[in-house]
Amino acid sequence: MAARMKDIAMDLGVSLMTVSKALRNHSDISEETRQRVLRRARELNYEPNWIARSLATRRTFMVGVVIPDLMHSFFAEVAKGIARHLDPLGYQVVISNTDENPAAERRQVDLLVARHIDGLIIATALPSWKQGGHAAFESAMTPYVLIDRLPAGLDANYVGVRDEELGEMATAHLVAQGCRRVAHLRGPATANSAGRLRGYKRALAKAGAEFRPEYVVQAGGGDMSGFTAMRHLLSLPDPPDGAFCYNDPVAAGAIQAVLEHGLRVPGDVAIIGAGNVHYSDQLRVPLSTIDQGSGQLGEAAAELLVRCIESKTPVKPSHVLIPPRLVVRESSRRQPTDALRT
Amino acid sequence: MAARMKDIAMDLGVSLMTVSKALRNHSDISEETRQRVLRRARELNYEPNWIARSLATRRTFMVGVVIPDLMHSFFAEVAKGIARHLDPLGYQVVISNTDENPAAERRQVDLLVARHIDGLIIATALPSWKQGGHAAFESAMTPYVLIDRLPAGLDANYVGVRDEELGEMATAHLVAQGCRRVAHLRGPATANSAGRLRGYKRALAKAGAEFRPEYVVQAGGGDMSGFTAMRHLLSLPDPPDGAFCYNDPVAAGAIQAVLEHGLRVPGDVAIIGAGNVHYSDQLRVPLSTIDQGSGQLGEAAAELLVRCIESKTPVKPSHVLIPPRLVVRESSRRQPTDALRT
DNA sequence: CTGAAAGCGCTAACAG
DNA sequence: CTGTTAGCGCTTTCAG
Repeated sequence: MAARMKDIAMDLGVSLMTVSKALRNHSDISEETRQRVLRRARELNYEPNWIARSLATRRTFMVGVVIPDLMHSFFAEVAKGIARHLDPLGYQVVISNTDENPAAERRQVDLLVARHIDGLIIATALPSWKQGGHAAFESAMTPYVLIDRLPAGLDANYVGVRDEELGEMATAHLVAQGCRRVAHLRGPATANSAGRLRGYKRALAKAGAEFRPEYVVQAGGGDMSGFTAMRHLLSLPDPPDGAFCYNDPVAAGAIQAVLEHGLRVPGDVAIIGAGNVHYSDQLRVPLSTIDQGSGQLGEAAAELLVRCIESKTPVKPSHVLIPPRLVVRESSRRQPTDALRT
Repeated sequence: MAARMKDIAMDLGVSLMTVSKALRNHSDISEETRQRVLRRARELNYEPNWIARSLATRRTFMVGVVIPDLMHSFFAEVAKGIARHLDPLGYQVVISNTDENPAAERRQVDLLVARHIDGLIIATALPSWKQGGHAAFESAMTPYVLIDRLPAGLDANYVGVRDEELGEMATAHLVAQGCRRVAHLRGPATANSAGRLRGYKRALAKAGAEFRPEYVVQAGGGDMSGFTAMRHLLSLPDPPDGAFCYNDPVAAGAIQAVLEHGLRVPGDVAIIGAGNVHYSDQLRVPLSTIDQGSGQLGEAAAELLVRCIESKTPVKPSHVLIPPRLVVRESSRRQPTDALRT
């Protein structure tokens, strides 16, 4: 069986406490005793029992991460960013998938709280936080940070993307590439999607271009939604010559639709997505996109959470917004000279 | 603060034990008492403290999953498969990334063992298991299952892919499509890669085709390795007209190289990958591939692990191999009629 | 059917 | 510098 402090103590003829302190480099232990303890611990291959330690200290050094979908590379990157920050600090990251299911999210959160994780990072699938929220950790006073999605009217720690800026950046880029009729394949009815739409409108306004409602179509859903949406746009009497897509998968579908329609990308329709998923440069037409700084976002969330965990007094909620970054590839490049190439 | 059993007991004027038993549906509690306890627990929003329970029972209901890279969609899918099986059984899945780094893997495993997880699923980054292995859980008797990679000469629970069958299936498909000079962009020096290579050779032999050493080139490395490898093949005096690539990213690079060379896929060079990563159908040329059944693999591994955990007596190591599945898309389709379309 | 006693392995607080 | 006394919240005997 695994060695316990007790074993070391008995072997050395000292008290359990001496061992406990020596192992944790407590100051009030003589150097000699410490060495003896350390040596014996090594010999016995001693590893502290985290369960017991947690019970006594009320700290688990575990952080829960609740996300809608690990397969979505955005969340996978965020998760990696979180781990990158937390690992060196000695925290274990426990990831839970919810598959965008509010009930599953509730269950996962309850479980994590029952396990007494020190903090929680959540990309929530709950449309609204008000009716219910997560009673579990509200009452357990578990610190938490929301990421990516901020339910309306909730005052909480939040780390996200500057969606409006993102939308404006993407749209402005298309305009700068010479597009005169820029469409928008918008996402689902979320704050993020709304922000991007606002950015789109603002860019049009700034460019003195007309906003046409028929150029904004829904595409947030399944894998084919980008394809379908773009096909619809192409059937308009006056089809667009550029499209800002809610995310990269939608953009990929849109490209497919354009090509199948017998048109060229970017020649006839320039396209830009968002997310910079890692395969974007291997698509039929390498995809221009807006990088959301996912890894950075994860790190920022982790940092904020640790601040909350380690501060004795409750920290007042703060928002961190990661700036988007334009990544120009072939799908939008009409002008020979252009910005960053990646 | 969170409610404890003690609180419920005092409120109801019964003993702590009565509460404990009632909550766990122990048989020897009167129905009436049970109901009273259950009701009070609900009122107080009681959640059992898993830390305390674990300390007492020596069971954590946590399972560690150690993988080289969450961003690799293969492992993300495997992880989801694992969670899908374990979740309903009440186990928490704790995922750790190692970034293919043996030292990191050792650290993560030690940490997980110190947390007394009930079992471990590992896709190891250790080239050989013999010199060191993972002392931590060997001595802690923690049951474990290896996935995807089986270090040579190790007798352990293992769930993986039938690599040789995979290689043969891919190669045979290309031959069936009329390719006469099939190359192989092989992976790194691992057992998986070797198995696929063997399958490749076997398929050639069965087809009565000549094996040409110059047609096998290394490509397991970075993102560009498929591209580079294929460019090299195209520069041969007698370039191939088909290529079985170690995995989908390599295949994507290979396609790019062929196209940039001014040739067509599959017209001049037919290409097939392996892994069926979820964006394979959105590449420049939709990619034929061999599906490795990643989700299924994860579930199988979880199932096997649970068997080990829950059996009192040590289970003797067993191997489970998931059968590969051909997925034909455009990159290899030369014959009008063909097998499965996905 | 109910409960008292003992302990899981560790740590905080205080005495010596 | 070292050790003692009390738990952390729950479960496992074993008596009533």
